[in-house]
Amino acid sequence: MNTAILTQSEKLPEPRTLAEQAYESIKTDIIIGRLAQGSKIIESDLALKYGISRGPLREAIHRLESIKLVDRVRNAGSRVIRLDRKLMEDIYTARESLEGMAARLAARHMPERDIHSLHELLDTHEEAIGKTEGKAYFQREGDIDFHYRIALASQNQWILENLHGEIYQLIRMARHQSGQTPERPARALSQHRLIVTAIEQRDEELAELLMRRHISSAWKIVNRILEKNDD
Amino acid sequence: MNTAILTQSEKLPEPRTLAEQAYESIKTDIIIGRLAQGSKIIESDLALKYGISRGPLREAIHRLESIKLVDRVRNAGSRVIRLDRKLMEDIYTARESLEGMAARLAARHMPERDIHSLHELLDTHEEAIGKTEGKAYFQREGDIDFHYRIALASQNQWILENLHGEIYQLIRMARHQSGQTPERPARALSQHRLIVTAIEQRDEELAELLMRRHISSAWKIVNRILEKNDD
DNA sequence: AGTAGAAACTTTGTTGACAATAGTTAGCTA
DNA sequence: TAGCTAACTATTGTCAACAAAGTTTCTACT
Repeated sequence: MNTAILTQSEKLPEPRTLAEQAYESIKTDIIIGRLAQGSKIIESDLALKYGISRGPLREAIHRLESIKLVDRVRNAGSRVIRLDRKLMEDIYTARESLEGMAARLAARHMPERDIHSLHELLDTHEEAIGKTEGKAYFQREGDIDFHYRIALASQNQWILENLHGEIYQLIRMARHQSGQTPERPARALSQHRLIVTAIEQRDEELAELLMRRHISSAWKIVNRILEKNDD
Repeated sequence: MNTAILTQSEKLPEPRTLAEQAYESIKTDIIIGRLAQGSKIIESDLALKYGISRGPLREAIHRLESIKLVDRVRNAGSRVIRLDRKLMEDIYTARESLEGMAARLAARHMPERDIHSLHELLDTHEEAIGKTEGKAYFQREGDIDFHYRIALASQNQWILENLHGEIYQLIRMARHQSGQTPERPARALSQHRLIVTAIEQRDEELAELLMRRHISSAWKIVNRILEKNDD
């Protein structure tokens, strides 16, 4: 499978310092569940594991804390965050608000050619759904990629950073762990199409409204899965 | 002047570690402008100044970076952020979105007695405006206190943390530095009243709409001041 | 004089040792 | 045995020295 789409949203300036490398590694471990939710993070253990000293590792953990993937208590250590329903609800609510605004701004600012390329992305998704519905890629990273492009097009740095750097990470983590594919791909796709159309027509109001509905309905599905897991 | 209102929004669990203390000190210095915008932050200098070693001071700077009060470049050091118009516009736009949502949630969740106490807070503000219009306190911290209570009432942890811990700090910094009192207190107060009324009537839609308008109009005023300063 | 390159200096990144605090176990007393 | 206290252990917080990277200054060559 072509990974061009995936790498597009992962364009990092290549980690150099040990702290950055450790940060990326631990982040991945948390997201895919190699480090279990709620498990204690012991600095010296991890430092040993990565073959670095506690200094940079500490920095990595602090950064993870600021992304809210880790909870820290003074003098008592840090734990991997726990994705309970309240947390996910808060995240999805914040996301609805911010991405709604992002869609509005995208309708205002997005250049024609980026809109075109967004259509093409959705074409790719459509194709993929028709062909190999088992490959969950497009229902996961593909979906995030779409939303990431909207956030980019908002040209609002604060919104972009908070969605990309914080909220999407938590949603990824939730997808990797509790349920699997939270949305019917075909349904999500058609909602995506509608949003792009609104952006194309520069209808800010509609773009925001549709995006909020889209995320709200995604939350309802996720919520149902989480309720089931609560038993 | 009674500082009860101020301290209410500053209820911190008392900094204990050196890193936390340094974090608070530097944060204050940045917000009130003792550390100039864009000025370079040299770890060893600050460590000396506070009489601590570079370890905890480094942690403080990292935390300031995560709050976006400081910009850091790998191997090249960190600088105090620069409040240009684009940054402020992004912040206010994000704030409009998040606080609009917070007002909606407050209309859904806020207990009656908290609404009552919010009315009382506004009474205090009204009084203060009538008496000593020169005392800018209520136009600054008092305003933030109102917005903080709405964020609290949303019962959404993510929104609360991002408003309180990040956005309000930047707005405070802007108020302390560029212009002075960005809003006519009487006008702001009447808008605040309307918002509380909407919350009281559990009108989520209206509460969100009014809050968004309120912040949008605040931005217009701030923007005008910033434009003037740009010359 | 102007510029490339090297040396000296400044600043950040990393480390291992030590200090302080929280958590745990063991022993003592009622 | 229950409950308290005191030692002990595990873990985080702090420090000072060293390594690596970036920046500036000076010199040599054209």
